[in-house]
Amino acid sequence: MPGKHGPEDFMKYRAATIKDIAQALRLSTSTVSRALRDSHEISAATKQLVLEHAARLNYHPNPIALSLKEKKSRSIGVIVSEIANSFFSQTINGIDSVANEKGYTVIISQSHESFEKEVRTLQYLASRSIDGLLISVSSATKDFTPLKALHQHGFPIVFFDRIIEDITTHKVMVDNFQGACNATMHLLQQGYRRIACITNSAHLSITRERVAGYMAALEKHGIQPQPALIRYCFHGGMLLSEVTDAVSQLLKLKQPPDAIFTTSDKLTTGCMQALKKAGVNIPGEIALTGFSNSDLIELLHAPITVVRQPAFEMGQVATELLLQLIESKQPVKEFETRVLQSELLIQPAAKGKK
Amino acid sequence: MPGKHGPEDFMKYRAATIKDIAQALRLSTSTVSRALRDSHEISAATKQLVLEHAARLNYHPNPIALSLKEKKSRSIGVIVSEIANSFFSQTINGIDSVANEKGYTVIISQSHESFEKEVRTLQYLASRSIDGLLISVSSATKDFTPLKALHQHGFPIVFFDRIIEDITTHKVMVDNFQGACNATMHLLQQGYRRIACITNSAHLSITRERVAGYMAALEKHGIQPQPALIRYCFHGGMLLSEVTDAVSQLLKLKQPPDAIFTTSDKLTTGCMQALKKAGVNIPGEIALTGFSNSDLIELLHAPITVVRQPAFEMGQVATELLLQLIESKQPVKEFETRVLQSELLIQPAAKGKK
DNA sequence: TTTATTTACGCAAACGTTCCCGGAAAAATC
DNA sequence: GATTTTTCCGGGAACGTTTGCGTAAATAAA
Repeated sequence: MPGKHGPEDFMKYRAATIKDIAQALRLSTSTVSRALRDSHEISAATKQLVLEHAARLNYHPNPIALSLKEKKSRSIGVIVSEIANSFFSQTINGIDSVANEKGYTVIISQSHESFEKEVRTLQYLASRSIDGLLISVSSATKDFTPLKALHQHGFPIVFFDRIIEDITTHKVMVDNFQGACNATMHLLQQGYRRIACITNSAHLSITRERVAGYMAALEKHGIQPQPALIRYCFHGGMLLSEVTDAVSQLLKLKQPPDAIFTTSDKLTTGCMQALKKAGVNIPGEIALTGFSNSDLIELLHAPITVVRQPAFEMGQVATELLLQLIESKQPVKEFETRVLQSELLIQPAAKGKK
Repeated sequence: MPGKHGPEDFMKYRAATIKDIAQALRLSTSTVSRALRDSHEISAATKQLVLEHAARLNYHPNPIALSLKEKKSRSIGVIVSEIANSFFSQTINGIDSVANEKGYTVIISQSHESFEKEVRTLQYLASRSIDGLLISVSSATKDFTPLKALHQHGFPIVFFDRIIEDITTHKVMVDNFQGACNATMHLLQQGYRRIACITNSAHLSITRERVAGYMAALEKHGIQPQPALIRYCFHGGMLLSEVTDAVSQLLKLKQPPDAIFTTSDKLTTGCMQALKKAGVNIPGEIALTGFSNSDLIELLHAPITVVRQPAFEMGQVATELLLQLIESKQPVKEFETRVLQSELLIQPAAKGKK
């Protein structure tokens, strides 16, 4: 508590260090350090002394000094499009749960579906010396060079949800094809035939896979997918206008759809806003089904069937893989792609066409 | 890129340091350091050389080494109950915006409305040598000693949303009394008379202030507040059962309420879930109004009037105050309590009683 | 030309740790 | 009692920076 040089008595609190203990006990810092780490080459008596004094001083090792020495910060970075998104906030909870348990700090950043923001965040995180990165790429990202550069330097990266196929590392996602297929099937089984699809930017892995699932379902019912019924939102619904436009385009069609399948959380709610604004009744005039992890779904004015992802688990798995990558002594050569199963949450209210 | 000791050719990428530049250019580290910082005591020629080589090596100063030297990490901690809450995720965006601009990293932690988790997180963050803390205390927190201890050590803390009056430091919140009063008034003006209140734990500042506002509104209309109509949720609605219980208690009353006022985001949606589960029509049988920052409000099956807080702005203001505290050379003696205004978002659909 | 000043750089300490090495005293062996 | 071994501890370098101080050479003033 007392400091040597207090010109003004304004002393920012200085935490106790090993030196303080050493001086007080007339020992060397090496001895104290070893005593604290319970080394065998320190006598029981000395250890006792050191431990007691450390407790009295409320000593805690300085993690920054440790990081400098060990060349690792015990922190990992996470980049998602936005935390306000239920899917991502649940994923983050999963990430948190395993990271904290292993003593890692997680630093969360948002790309807001912007490539520039993602790159800036990437550089920032890298410069903050994090030990590894968990990322779900932004909808606007079509240039992967910044990520590739990082990866080629041997920096540990694990992708989740939105994958980059080109980069060989661990990846975690759901069976997007199956999930989309199931959702579309569900609409088909209810009698809907002109099913539109509002989806993310075409560069995204989830877009490709989910659209493929959607098309496969249609074909299985002998329906030819129509390009005019598929609308891509480059900013992933980050701009509501994007979705509103997509919806009004669909409504303007000579043959408007009788159902819409949306491929992500933001798009699902965005689409619902757009339909409401357009005065279209759900599911009376147009049915709606899509990916969503919102827990407010059952409270919506039109309870819709949704594809729910095991977000928490996805976060856990991704983090386990990342830590495994970080802590590995050998260079990791074998990479896994974990595919989890999504779940179709059927809303009983929406059980028949018209 | 080449390392001295590569037993296996497995080299974790080693970032370039000042030493590397110094050796390559046959200069001392001090000269390089000064050149990079554009010191006046380095010749233009040398600077040029150093800058060029630094760029070639893609040199970036090691923030950990900096932190160790400067005794500050340029990172701040944030503790909220949960990021999945719209209010908090919006606040975090505000925090992010000013922190990033000033070159600070923000480390987000969730208390999940648990005191134990909050204390653990607190200790963890403090041990991670963050420069300051932004906190909205958990609903379960009635013992403030851990926070007080930290504060008395001179650790910079700014409270937002959920304040602790006892601790004198900067605070940012909305006019909770006014917000609650307005919301209750709104219900009264629509003709509701038996208005219940479902609120957070009684230890919370927002609980006291919002309940006071609620009661003031009632009294202004000559209605005597009834204790039986006020239900406290210790876990802030974190457990849905808490809210469900509160609602069913209210419904069981000889004279059940004709409206409910909820004092937070989680409680508002939780109450809606409970009412739906109980088969109670909103606003037909019971009207609902409460605090909420969810952007899905207008999509709910019963569009309800809500009190909306300027969450983003609150995050910004709190962060500005914290950084000001952190970067101040003099001990700060004068503390501010910024009170922002909330907004009553009236849903046209819910315009009359029954 | 001599002295005073400036310019431009290097040395070394410091931040808080850990850990290799070396060595004195104590204990064990002969 | 002399030697070897063990036990226990201190010195000092290293991690990557910044910075106070010292100083040679170059320039300016005398």
